Amino acid sequence: MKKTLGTQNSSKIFKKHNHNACFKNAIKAVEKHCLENKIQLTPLRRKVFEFLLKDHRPLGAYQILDLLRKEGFSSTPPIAYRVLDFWIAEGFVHRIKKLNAFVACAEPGTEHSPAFMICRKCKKVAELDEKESKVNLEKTSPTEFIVEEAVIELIGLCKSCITLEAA
Amino acid sequence: MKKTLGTQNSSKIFKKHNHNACFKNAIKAVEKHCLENKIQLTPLRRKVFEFLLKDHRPLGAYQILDLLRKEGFSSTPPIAYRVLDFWIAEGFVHRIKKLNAFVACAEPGTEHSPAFMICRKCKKVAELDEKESKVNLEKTSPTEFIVEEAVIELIGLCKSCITLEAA
DNA sequence: TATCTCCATGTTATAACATAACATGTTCCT
DNA sequence: AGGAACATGTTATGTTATAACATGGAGATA
Repeated sequence: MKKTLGTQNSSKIFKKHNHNACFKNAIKAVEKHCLENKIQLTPLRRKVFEFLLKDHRPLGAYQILDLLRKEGFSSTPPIAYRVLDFWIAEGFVHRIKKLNAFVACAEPGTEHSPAFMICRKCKKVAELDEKESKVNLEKTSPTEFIVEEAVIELIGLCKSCITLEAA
Repeated sequence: MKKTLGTQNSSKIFKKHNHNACFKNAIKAVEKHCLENKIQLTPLRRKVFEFLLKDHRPLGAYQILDLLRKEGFSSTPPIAYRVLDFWIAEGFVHRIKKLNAFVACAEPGTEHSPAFMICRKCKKVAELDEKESKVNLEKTSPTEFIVEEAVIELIGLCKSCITLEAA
């Protein structure tokens, strides 16, 4: 089962897709997760997740705070950071160090540290699964260095933006 | 020419090595580089590079500022960030996003965006060359995403610390 | 050697990102 | 109803980074 870079989520995210369905699916997934794990899906948590889900673009904590303010929530920094930490712990959000920002997870529910492709033009971010990235590196020589966590963030141009640029 | 993870610099950095020689070599390399490119190797620039070279551990900008203060230099933030930007542009220093910190480069002189192995125990940082990391990823499917820059930072345990922990 | 230009460094102020510590309110269990 | 656990709110501050402008100093050249 050979995979090309970005076969699964990435190709979905970078291309036009039925985002309405994509969005609803993700919401359904969190609802299910919260129900099954007896975790409260509060209005605040739901809102923050929806913001991040909106268009596959990362948001900074302070951008999220602005959005929360508009919705009538409190908007002091800990509000955002706490909810983000919550979602990260649940595996539904990832932090993009390169951007000091956060994205909704494409394959949520399990804790993992995936790799990301960040399009510098359209700003969308897609996830690569671990098999294609981290493990690749780790396996090379397991005795030299034990990898416990990996930050892998590729900045460049997504397929759609390559096409546009070529045109 | 197959390489294992960390064969070159990493094994040097994570193991006991003649650091005195290592240090002097690096200094010699920058001196040569500056001379050849008619770039000023000023006391400030030299000092900052020496700090970073000292023990293969990353330093934050504000740590560097503290050290500069002790040496009688001005210590307002732009001083550090400017010199760091300078060294990064010259290819002699890299930024470690995960740590918000900076390290001296192991293979200086050419612009590149290498991968790093960060030992969470001894805090040393070693570089992997691009062949082992970025390119690995990029090659997988060149048409899906064009990689222009890569942030690859592996956090874990280096060989020395693995050994110590096993003992 | 005067002065011009380039570049390094210094200074002030502020922006952007993140967390600690404690207060209040809500849910849910028994 | 009482209490434990958890979610949110609040205040304050810590940490990292940059913008914009001022000064100083080295080397080129007329």
